[in-house]
Amino acid sequence: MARAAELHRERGEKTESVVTAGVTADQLRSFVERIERLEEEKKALAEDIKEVYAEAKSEGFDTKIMRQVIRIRKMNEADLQEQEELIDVYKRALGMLPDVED
Amino acid sequence: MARAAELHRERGEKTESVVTAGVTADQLRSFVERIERLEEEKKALAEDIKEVYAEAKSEGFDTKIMRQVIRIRKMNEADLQEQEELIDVYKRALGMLPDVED
Amino acid sequence: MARAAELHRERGEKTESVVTAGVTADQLRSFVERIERLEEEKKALAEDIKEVYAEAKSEGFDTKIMRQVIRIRKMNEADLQEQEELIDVYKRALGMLPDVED
Amino acid sequence: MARAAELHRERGEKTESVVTAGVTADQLRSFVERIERLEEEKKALAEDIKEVYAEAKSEGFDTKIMRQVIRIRKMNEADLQEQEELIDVYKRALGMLPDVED
DNA sequence: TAAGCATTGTCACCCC
DNA sequence: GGGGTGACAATGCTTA
Repeated sequence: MARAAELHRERGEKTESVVTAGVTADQLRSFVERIERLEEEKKALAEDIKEVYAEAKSEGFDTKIMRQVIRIRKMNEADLQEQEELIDVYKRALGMLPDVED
Repeated sequence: MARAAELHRERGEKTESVVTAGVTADQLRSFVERIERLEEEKKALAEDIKEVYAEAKSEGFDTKIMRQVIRIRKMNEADLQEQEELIDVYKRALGMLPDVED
Repeated sequence: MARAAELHRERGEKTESVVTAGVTADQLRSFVERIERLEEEKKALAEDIKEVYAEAKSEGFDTKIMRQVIRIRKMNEADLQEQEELIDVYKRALGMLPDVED
Repeated sequence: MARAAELHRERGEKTESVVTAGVTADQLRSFVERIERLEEEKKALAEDIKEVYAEAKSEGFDTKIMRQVIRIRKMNEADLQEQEELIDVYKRALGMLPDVED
């Protein structure tokens, strides 16, 4: 049984072990603190990104366009065209592509 | 004039300087690469966070509840209480709570 | 065999029937169009909802609170209470609430 | 003053008018009910869409691919290529497009 | 039942 | 400051 089940026990159930409950609370606290720490770092990075945009803007660049370019580069790299062929089959069936000769 | 203006010149305008344009492109490339690098790090952190939640889940913790608790911890205590009170006001107006005497 | 299988045939396979393929394409087109029509209606409703919120906001209501209250109204009363209790359990484990005697 | 402000009055403030408060509550209730009604309709449409997919699936179509096709059709129609030219300028600066002669 | 995916809602940023 | 837009998180559905 996962130890966290201890936290979820129905009221009125007998506590199995004070020690176990303590461990569980410590474990939960550890998870929460790890998450909160990671979120802080993530937030700091978001601020760094904002600063770079601000710097670019102060140099005269259009940040809106920059964002679009970055988004497009991301899409290209993700290369969503897996299953491309089957999609084409359906598109053809819908008249979205010219018919081909088999 | 900010050097980025070079990129925005109308077609047909005379290019002021090939050298200047090259510098501007380099500068833009630099900004974009810095941003993309920071975003990668940010994404990696997001994945780390997901992993911690997954680990907590495998230990039997309820991640939905964990998220709510973490959100609550983030909020200012005063704001939190004010929000709770306002919810009650609205509930009361909707007959979801018994009326109270002021 | 379901008729759609016609679309999935391997290249080089002999086409069973041009007539069948045409029917299948029509059928697919029909499905797609029905879905797109329904999605349009759904989108229109989403916009209506947004408008109601905007109107409420212009009358001075706090839409964030409204959203929370509506979410609460949607939830099963029992589930809601169970969730609240679980949040308290977690808060207590994290020292955000005083300990209680069982 | 927007009438909803009545609901938000600080504790201890004198109630301006019981009648006004009643009207405000009615108004809130009206907004909430309108929203809930619209959400029900929206939910019903979502179920209709699900049913169409289920029917298509039972005819042998691959619903995952269908979803992709529908998404692509939506994107095409949205025609995000506004500001396309300026984006090209930036892409060129980043070496994502071949250089052109002005 | 869990994991991935798709949608939906929330939040923050940006511009007006 | 407020409204609109876009990113992000979170929940619910689908499938394996």
